[in-house]
Amino acid sequence: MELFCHRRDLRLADNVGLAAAADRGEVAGAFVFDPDVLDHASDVRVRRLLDGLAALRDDYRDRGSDLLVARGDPESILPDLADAVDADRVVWNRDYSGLARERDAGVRKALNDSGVEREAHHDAVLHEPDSIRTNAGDPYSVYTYYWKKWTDRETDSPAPTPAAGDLVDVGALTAAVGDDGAVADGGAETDRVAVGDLPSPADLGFDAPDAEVGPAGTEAARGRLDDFLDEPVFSYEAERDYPAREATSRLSAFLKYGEIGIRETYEATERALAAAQSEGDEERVESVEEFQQQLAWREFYTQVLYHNPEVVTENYKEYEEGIEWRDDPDEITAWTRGETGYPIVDAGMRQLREEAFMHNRVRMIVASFLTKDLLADWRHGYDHFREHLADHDTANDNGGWQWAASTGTDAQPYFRIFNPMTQGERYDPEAEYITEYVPELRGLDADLIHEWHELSPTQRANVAPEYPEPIVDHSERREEALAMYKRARGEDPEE
DNA sequence: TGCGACTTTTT
DNA sequence: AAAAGTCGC
Repeated sequence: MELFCHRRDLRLADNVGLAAAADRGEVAGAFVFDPDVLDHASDVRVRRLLDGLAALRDDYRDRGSDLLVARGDPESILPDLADAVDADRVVWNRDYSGLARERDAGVRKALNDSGVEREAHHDAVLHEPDSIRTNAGDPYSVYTYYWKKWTDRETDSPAPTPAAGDLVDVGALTAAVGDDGAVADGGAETDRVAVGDLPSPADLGFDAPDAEVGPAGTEAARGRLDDFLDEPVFSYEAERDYPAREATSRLSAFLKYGEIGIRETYEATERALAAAQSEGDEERVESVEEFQQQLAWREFYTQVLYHNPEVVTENYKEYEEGIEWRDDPDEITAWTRGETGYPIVDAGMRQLREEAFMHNRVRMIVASFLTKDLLADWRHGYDHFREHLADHDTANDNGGWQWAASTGTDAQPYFRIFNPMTQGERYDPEAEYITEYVPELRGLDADLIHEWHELSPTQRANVAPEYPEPIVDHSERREEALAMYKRARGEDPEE
């Protein structure tokens, strides 16, 4: 008997570690609520996690088994849990962030001390962080070269889904865990295990989020993938930047929680690619490749974080003199509330609060606005996204923020500053996205909305009295941002 | 080692 | 058209 520990892989299908364990004999699936991980969680992500776990548990139940739900420090609880269910090996899939690697090293040692075998698998990405390197043997810091190697490499097929007979029967799990849920033999007082019983957010010290977090679980993920690959993917390149068109995959949260496997996902895109190629339609082919590039970006940033765990808090690219952020607390608050007086920015920030999601193009716009119009440290934005995004992923969000702030690997140059009005006009010309999230502007002509910054205060008060005045002047702030970065580079801003 | 190339732009 | 700089071959 083996114990499989789910972490960011809340699925039975295409799960490399689980399949390996099932191939050897019976497996029991478990999830541990680690207090150290919960310390970094948020209302939104706890809700989303619990939804994913409920779906996973139901998938186990459909096969006559159940999910073991433990609470406590994995280092103390996993050896005891392995003992309680009589497992001789604990198996999991690798997680590549710094915190996760520290945790896993501790768990490895604890299991070793208890004489329990352990095994970690390569599952979360198609190509592991160490496996794609420059010809000189270094990790890549430029995406395009990374992509070339990533896309040329052979990929694994999806891992087989365990059959009902591979999973430990629910009756045996209940018998092993016992009535009180306390783990036997010297575990910490607070360590508890239940069979299929999930805690509520309140049990874990969290509130119900204000946002709707969206569907969870493998079935929902597969439905989403099928819908996307049925047609939208073939016009992805032309459509993806228009937030009102909802032309993106919306797979991010499913991938973050591992409710669908990357091999299964990629294989499905390969089928779409082959279909487009056989039609000989270049635009459709390029669109599928464009989407595959997004999967490669996910792995690019995974390997950036793996090789540079300090980027979570530090600039990847340090400026000689350091950046002196303006960090005005009132301006940052206006940004988080979606009250900047820049319609596309406010729409994005409000979508985030309402849906725990933001369209990718708009993420770039609000990130550029925070760093280069408000001159606020990207860490403020990263922290806010981490609290409110259901799909928050350390590697991707950190990579995105450092890209926007011109401090990252392959970041945009510091002088590349988005114009929030131009962006709104170009990517939401009819202001459909804007008015969906900014009710104060409903009923106005799109032209008027895109000219908001140019109207006089009197005009603004007349047409939309409830909507804020622009809190900054973009042209002025653009010059200030250029000067800020030049000083950080040790240059004279006057030149 | 010289050089082509570099996610998402702006004025 | 120009705003830099440097990565990777």
